[in-house]
Amino acid sequence: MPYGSIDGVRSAPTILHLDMDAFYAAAEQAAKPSLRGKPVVVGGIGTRGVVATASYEARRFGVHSAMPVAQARRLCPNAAYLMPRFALYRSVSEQVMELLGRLSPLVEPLSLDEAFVDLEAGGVADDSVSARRAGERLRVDIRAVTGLTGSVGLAGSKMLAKIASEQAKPDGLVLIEPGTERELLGPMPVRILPGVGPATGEHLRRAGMTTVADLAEAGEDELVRLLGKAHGVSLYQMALGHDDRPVVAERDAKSVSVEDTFEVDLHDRVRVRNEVVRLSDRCVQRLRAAGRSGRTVVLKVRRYDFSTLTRSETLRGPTDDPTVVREAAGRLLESVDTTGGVRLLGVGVTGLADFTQEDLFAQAAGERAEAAEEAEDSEAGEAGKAGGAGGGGEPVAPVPEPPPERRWLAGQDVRHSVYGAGWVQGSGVGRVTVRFEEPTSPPGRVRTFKVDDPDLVPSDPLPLVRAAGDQVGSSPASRPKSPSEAAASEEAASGEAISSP
DNA sequence: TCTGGGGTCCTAGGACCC
DNA sequence: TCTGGGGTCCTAGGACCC
Repeated sequence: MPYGSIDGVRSAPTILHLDMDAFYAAAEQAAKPSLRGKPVVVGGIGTRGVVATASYEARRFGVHSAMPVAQARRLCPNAAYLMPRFALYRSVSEQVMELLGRLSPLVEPLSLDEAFVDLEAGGVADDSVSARRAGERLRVDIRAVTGLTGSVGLAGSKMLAKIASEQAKPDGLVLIEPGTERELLGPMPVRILPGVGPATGEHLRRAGMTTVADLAEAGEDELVRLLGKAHGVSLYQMALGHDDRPVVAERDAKSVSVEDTFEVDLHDRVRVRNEVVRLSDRCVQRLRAAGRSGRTVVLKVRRYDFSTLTRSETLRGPTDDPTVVREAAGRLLESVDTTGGVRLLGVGVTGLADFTQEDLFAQAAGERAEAAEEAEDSEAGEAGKAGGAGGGGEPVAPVPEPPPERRWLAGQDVRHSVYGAGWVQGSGVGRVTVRFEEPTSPPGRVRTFKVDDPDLVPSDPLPLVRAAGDQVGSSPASRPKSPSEAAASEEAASGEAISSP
């Protein structure tokens, strides 16, 4: 047993959990001076979008994550509604993770804005005083480097560190002294425990358990009976404040998937097939970019009534061949009834193996032969019907991308040859409204252009913080661009069609 | 109010093998 | 002639997290 660990909790609060405050919205406010102190909602842009992050100003109106944007607009019509800009969030995230890496080799990112750090393993803390010092300094560094605030939780276990950071929000630090966890947890609602969501919470409530103390009192057997083996056992341990899960630095992804919700339900079967082909290709692109291959292809279909089903097929060996994935997904689609309309389609690959540059042609040919054989074996009469993407032996025709329609999206960075850097505030009826300001400028003015004004081009995010000493700033957004770099990235950005189903 | 997109883990039944 | 138990793989669905 590692020293200092009793009962599934360390004797010193040396596990740190960092959670950036309203991350996406805060990054947008940092990038757009006119939005500071104002309600900002980042989320899906279409009519079926949901809120990814609401700024604290917007939360006062009742807006929160996962809420349909349509509902958020009713609650808070005056907020700025912006599309997410993951390139920006990723570059800020890299800066933050770099700071965490200075504290310890054991950093476990949970998402772009959240991570666990094992301070003891990094040798920067071995008791409450040193842990608090490290946490406070981290918060100062994060603000200096990114211009954003993060909240820090410190405790003897992951679970408690996470609960602590939640309590610290926004812009705070909470340290839970080992030994105090049970009295602290006892009165809290069961929903604060990781793994207790709406369904489990309701289940427990019907059984008369609303607080963590209720769970500890119920006992392990009762929880297992109620929730099943794995869930029951782990929940009981959590309720006692026991959690000895280690901080794990890097974990390989176990699946890769892409999905699209359509603005309007799809009814045309040919269109559905084409979308499955496009999703297959996107999925394979991501798979290849990760240097992986996978053995099981999964098709996901959400129907008009929100009922969701998945179909999967396991191949003989791992693949990263777009044709193989297209054809498998196509076959799976043939087994799904889509009458009534399709709201969402998804294609994923699981059973990932490290990529090996094997004989992909042989692989593809083998799978095709197999498929053809199956088609012949089962229903000879069906063969004629299975045209298009899901068909048997014929090669799959490439599906053309939709025309490169130029849509100006709210929040998007742009540059005007006369007025300089700005962002799209809105567009419609052939016009686009741009506010000209930058992260380090005062709030700027608005101007309106025709949507096809040649002087207006998309551009990349600018650094949120003026590069000072620039020891940390090695990521794209934190580094000033040379004019040539800027021009090159502008071109790249405008060449990329905005994907909208 | 009308529900995103990317993941993880667990359960349960059936096939198949020993 | 009727009846085993265990282990692994595959498939489908569901809960949960950010």
